[in-house]
Amino acid sequence: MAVTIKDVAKLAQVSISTVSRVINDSKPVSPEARRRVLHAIETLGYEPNEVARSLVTKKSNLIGVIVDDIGRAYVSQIVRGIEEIGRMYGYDIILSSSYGDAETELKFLQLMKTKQVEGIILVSEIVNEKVVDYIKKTKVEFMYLNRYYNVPELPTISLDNKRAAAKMMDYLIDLGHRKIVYLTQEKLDLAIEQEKIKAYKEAMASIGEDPILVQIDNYLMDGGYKIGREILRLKEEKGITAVFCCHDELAIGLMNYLYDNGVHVPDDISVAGYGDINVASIYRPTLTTIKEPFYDLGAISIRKILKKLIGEPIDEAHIVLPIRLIERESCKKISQEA
Amino acid sequence: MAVTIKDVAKLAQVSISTVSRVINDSKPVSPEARRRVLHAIETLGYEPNEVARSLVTKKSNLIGVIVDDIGRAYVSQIVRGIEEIGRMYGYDIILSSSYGDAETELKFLQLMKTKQVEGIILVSEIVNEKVVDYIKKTKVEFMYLNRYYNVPELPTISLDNKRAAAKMMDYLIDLGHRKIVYLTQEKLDLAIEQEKIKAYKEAMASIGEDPILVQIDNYLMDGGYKIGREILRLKEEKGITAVFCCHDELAIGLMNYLYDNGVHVPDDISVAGYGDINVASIYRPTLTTIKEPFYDLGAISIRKILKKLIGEPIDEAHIVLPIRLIERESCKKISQEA
DNA sequence: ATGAAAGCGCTAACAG
DNA sequence: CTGTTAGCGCTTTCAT
Repeated sequence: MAVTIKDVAKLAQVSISTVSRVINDSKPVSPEARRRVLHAIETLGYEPNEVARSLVTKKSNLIGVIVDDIGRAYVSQIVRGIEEIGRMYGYDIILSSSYGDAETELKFLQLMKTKQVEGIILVSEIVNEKVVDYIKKTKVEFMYLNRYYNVPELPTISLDNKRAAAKMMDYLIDLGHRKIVYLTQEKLDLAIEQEKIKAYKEAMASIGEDPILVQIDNYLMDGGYKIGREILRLKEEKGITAVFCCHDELAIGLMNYLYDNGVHVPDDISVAGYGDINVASIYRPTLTTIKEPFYDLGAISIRKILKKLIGEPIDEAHIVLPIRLIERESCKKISQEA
Repeated sequence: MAVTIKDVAKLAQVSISTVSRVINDSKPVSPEARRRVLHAIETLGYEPNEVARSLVTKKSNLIGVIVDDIGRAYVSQIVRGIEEIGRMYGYDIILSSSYGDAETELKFLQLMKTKQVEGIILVSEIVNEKVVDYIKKTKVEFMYLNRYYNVPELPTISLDNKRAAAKMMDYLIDLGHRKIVYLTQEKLDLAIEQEKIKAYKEAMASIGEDPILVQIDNYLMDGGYKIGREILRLKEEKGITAVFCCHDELAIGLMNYLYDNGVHVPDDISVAGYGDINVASIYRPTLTTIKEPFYDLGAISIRKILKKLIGEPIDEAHIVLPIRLIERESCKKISQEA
């Protein structure tokens, strides 16, 4: 059996209340008693039992974090932000991966409540009605992070994807491009992709060009590679000079195809991505892209929760984080209009 | 205040023991009583308080995981393995990142003990005497994972890096290469790098060649790029045909340099990596490399801990996981001896 | 400044 | 099968 507060009290010849007081520094204790207690703690190697403490104080100092898959890079960045800020406030995080299963998400939500977490952050890629319902009727501090959908019913923080897409378009247009393709994905119901498409169309309209939207069914590298042929055709037919891809993976896949077919990026055509995945800065040419601040997303989420927990004034209702354009090599100024 | 077991008992008109019994299914309960309890739980939305439960049962069902940095890809893979297996046994994990600080590691270790975790897995990149001491004198189930160092004093699982390096050398030699460079890093004290060097030297000796070891100070991409000149020189002078890099990042950096200087991989020279980072399968040419099974490392670690916890017979003392060679495009058969 | 005692929510004997 | 009771280890009144 581990050493308890009683053992310390006995050795120090004081009551357990006194021991508690020196541990928590909650009430004045005479120097002499304090000394004895400290000494007893030292010799016994006493470590307070947080479980018992939680039971009485009703503070677990635990934040539950349910993610889609911790193995995904952007998720681990979010978690990193959560963890680092949580730590500053003395909070630990308890982590679960749902692997995109709605039932699992709900199960974990409940499980975490039973563990008395003081707040829950859910990082999901699906919209889960049951979760929405559960959160509404339970009263834990909650934050919902979803990089694909906006769920206005839940407290969340979003990224300003529309403005990011607009920024990229401005950049491309500044570079002299006019015939710009936007490579998007099939699942058009993704709210956020919709916003990006809108920004793209508006930008094209602003320079009096018709949008050239190319849809693909697969938004991984493979999809980017396979659409290469079509892009080359468009280059011949319509004289396109730049391709803005809705995902970095797509851009890399496309550049692979271009490379394999002797087309040079950015000399023959410019390619822009979205996401700033790891490879983006490693691939040759390095990829001009949009960087989403996932670390900050996590950090701000937990900070909001923590502030509520400690009763600090809450900031504005809904935060929208700005997104950065990362200028690299894959996009280039156009010298002459084709 | 949340609804407790008492509320349920009252509504169901039974004692709290009976409620406890149906919750835990620990003792027979009459159908009628059970029905009433279940109904009461339902209407009240009762969720047991795990903290209170832990206090009496002395089972927290928590495993502490202290990692170097959850943002690193290999770390998140390990955590994924831990989490997924832990889940199967009903264990949650509580996660902390130490960012390589020895004091922090120790602090977290203690913190987790106070939270009554039943086991701790430490994923570190440093060797920390204090941790070793602490673990020795405390009696939590423990597992130490370090991809750079072997610390035989602590329970751990290692990867068979020596055999992996040997395997790669065999592969290269099978391809007809003889003048093979091993690109290693400066910090030679890294036990695991030592093993790889040994395997390399043995392989070279076995074909009667002198080892050609190139050391660099920076094992990131940048380092690989900068050493490119030297590699090209060796190619001219000694006719080397393959470079085995101790890290994928190095290999990618080197291939960048080669690409920038018009040298084709694998036609002009073969490049092999180590680690199978994400980029390895995306970069062109795709990188032939060694894949370390980090997911498995996590999975097996926690499984060992869990088995001890539930008193199952423990397997062999020290597990050494095999490592796979991933054959891709960056290494090629040599047609003629130069 | 300090101790006694109550109680956090729950499980586990112990009677019955 | 069921209720009563005694804690688990700790914080927190309430006296003193």
